[in-house]
Amino acid sequence: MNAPRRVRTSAAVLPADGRRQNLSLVLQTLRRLGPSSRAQLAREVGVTKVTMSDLVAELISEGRVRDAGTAAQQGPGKPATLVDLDPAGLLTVAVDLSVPARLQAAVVDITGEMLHLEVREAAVDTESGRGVDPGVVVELVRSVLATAPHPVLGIGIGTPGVVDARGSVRTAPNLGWTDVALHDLVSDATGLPVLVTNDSDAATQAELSSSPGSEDLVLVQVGRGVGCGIVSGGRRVVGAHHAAGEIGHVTVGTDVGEPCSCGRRGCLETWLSVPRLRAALDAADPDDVVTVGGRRLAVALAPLVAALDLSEVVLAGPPELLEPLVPVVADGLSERLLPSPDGPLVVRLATHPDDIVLRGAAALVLWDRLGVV
Amino acid sequence: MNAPRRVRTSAAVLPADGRRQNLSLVLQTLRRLGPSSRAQLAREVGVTKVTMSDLVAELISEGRVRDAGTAAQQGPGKPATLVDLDPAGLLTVAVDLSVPARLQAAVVDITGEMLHLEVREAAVDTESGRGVDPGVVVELVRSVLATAPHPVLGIGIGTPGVVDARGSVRTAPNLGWTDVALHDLVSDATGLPVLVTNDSDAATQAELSSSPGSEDLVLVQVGRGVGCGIVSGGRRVVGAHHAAGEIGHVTVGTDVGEPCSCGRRGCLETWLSVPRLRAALDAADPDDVVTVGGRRLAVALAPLVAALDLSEVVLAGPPELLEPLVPVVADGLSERLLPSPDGPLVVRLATHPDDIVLRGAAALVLWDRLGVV
DNA sequence: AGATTTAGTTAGTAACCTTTACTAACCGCT
DNA sequence: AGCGGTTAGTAAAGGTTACTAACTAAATCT
Repeated sequence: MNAPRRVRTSAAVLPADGRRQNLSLVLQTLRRLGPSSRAQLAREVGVTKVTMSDLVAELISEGRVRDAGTAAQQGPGKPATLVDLDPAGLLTVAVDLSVPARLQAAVVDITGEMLHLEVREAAVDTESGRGVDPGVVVELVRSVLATAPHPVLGIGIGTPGVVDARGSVRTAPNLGWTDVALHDLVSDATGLPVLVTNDSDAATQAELSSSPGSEDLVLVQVGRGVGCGIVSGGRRVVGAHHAAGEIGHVTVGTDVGEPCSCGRRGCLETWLSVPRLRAALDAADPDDVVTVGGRRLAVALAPLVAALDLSEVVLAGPPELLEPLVPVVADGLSERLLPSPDGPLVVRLATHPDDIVLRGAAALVLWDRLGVV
Repeated sequence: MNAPRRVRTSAAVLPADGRRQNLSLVLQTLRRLGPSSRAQLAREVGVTKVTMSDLVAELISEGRVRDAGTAAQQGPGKPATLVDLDPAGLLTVAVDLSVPARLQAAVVDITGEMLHLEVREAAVDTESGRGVDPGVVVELVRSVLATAPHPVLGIGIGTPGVVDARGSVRTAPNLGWTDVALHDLVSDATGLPVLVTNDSDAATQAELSSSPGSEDLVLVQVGRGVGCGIVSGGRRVVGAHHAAGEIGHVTVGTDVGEPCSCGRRGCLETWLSVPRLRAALDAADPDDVVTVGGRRLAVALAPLVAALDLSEVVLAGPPELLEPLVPVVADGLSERLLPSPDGPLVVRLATHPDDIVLRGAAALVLWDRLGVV
């Protein structure tokens, strides 16, 4: 993702690159199947038993995989000696900056378990005052890192705003940041690989990791504003300027709409946002706001779903606010799209919406460092 | 693409796979740089001179690359012996079914040169009568194939309608086809690799091949209806059901719109299509139709451009009809999107709109068989 | 008990790329 | 001329990777 990566569009493939890919495949397969024998892994990945023994031996020596006892007997033949992922060797630090007043970081293992979570509640004056001190993020990371029982693979950070290829935050109004070299700050402070991503993208990665069947989906994150992450063909879309998913300020509809903070009218965010939904919930009749917001979202998503032939639309955010939105968006989309012949479009809420950015940030590190999706 | 391909989501990478990838890289680099020395190729691809000599030798023995004389001297050192792509060993047959009344096929070489073009003008009664006989396509391919001066790599076919993973045309109303196993028909008749693709997708591949700088673009093909092809991160988007790009029947806008042949109202096709534009051109005041159609296209594209962070919108179709559309679409998009900080969105016509599907179908074969983009 | 089946290891081989060392061919300078 | 320096290309040897063939180990089936 960010810093230590090849810039070349295409590079020669050496046998060692193939080896790394195969090691990744073993880890992925173990995650999918759980404790497995070398022979089973060999069949699954498509190499011979000999090669698999060698691959597994390398992973064991690196501490990524460990012995997992003997399999219960079931049929003839020598009983299998199982191996499994070693959570101790697959730790990451994940950071969630998506709520500036409540910065979070955690040590996460390969199973998604949070070994240690820390929160910095900061009185951020987001409206007028100055923003969040990046030093707080560095301190938070250091503090969490100190609690890790084993070396970590890297640090994943999900932040609001646009993140460039070098891991700098171009603009993040909510944090009050402009051109903050977050990658370099954290990397220099820790000496570890650091991956900085947009928070919606991190959430998308989390969703992708937790439901590996879906390869074409959009995750819409509703918060202060609206952002989205897109997966097409199993890959996250990054975009020409690393700004994919920025749909909050797209004009939606052909009527005029209300004025937006960006200076134009009819942006998606003027119809749909957490503050707006929450205000409606307090008021007498929330249905109207939900219906209007949901339908506008459907209007914006329809061309996207059709053009990319997506199979899932996932909504992430406060579940109590988004839950009533689901049927509205589903209806709105089905009215605006030709029905798909191979199964209907699924509209649903995200699977663990509370720590979705944290889990996504952790998943990003695994994906970058080990190729594990 | 179609038939002879791995189904597995992920498979082990053998050293031989790396070799194939490297051979592809050599061909791609030759296409990018023109005649080159082995040493230059080695530096470019990132392997040693020794390996490059070996790779080139293999390509020469396969007839894909040929000796290209000696380089003009420029500086000290032994003058380079150049090698270049051998057009004779890189022939494909491309077929364009996008205009049912005018089926085309050609032998195309790596440079895009059409060595032999044949056309079947058929009086197709698209409205009521029965559709095009798939046998005509087979005969056309056979006829063109017979003129190829050397063995061809494969046959690429661009067809209207939705094409599934096995190369069958699910539905193509314009051709009067439902579930036509085009891949198998042509493959059985010729014994060659066959790639069947949607015509918009083929056109997109052509655009991608002719301007390799653009990695995030949408190509909108305006014909009888409207379709599009999307490239994200340098890859064509195929979609969950191989139906990406089908935007013709997305409802656009929040007003009602005119009834569409699909039974709903306000589809993009009701505002924008070649028949509609042509009729307007004949009438007194074409501006209105162009403006309305262009603006509607911008309404539909805006969420797509924002969400995917595209850098280019390319229009393909009759240039005289689409040329006035370009500024309308550009204006409509800039009104509806936040301006991109890294250079503006480019809206333009496709580079060779007449034989774009043919060139794309040829490019698809090269891409599939040799990995050459 | 012996055949069969499955897991895993050992030994040898083929493919791939690299490093090192070489020859060939050219320039520029004395 | 002749020599040093530079670049292109080839040859030989070595390391890595994954394969096949053949083995041992340990269970079930007959």
